[in-house]
Amino acid sequence: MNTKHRAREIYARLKRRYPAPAPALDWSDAWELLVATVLAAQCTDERVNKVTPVLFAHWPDIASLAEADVAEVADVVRSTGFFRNKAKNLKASANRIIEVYGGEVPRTMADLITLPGVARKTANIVLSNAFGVFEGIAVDTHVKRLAFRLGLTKNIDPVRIEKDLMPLYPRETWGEINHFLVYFGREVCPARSPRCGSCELDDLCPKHGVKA
DNA sequence: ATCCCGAGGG
DNA sequence: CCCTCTGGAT
Repeated sequence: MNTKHRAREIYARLKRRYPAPAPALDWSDAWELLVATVLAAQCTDERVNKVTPVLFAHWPDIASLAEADVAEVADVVRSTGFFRNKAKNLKASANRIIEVYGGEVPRTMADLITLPGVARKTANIVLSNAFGVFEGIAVDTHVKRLAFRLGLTKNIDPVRIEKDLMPLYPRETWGEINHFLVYFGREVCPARSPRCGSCELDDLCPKHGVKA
């Protein structure tokens, strides 16, 4: 079975497992999703969801965060880790959205990645989930790990993994690919001890890089 | 390649 | 103790 056929079969089985995947991060508009996704770097989404309500209670919109005291923002997002960088980047992003983009979160990859602290992964999440735009596939730690284990890529670099995955799937499914691999990664194929014995993808999986 | 960095699990 | 959590900038 070639890689493309395997890739499609993996999609089909995960689609069956996750008929309507619920979003992992809490958000109600593009800005909130952008903020939540930035905070999600090297942090569980569960913790992000505890922080964002406090953050948006203090600074409800882009304009207010653009005027915020960075130290106060840092204090609120402290528990998510990398808190100084995250606070500084979020304020600077809010500023740039006000100054350059008329107060609206931009809707293209090219514009989104000009925001400090926003690269392809975060941009892809915002584009696909908030705007229904699929310019690429968001490659995070879960997608990276599963794509490699499943033999859908031989690369480690997220940008190369994204280029390997894109031709395997129709564009309109690119958002689902991220959701499926993230959820399945958490539930069945975590970094430490993958549960290959009870995995419904086991017969499709070369188990690249999986320790015995 | 290295740094940023807290919190929870094993 | 070590590893991992929906990364990004230098």
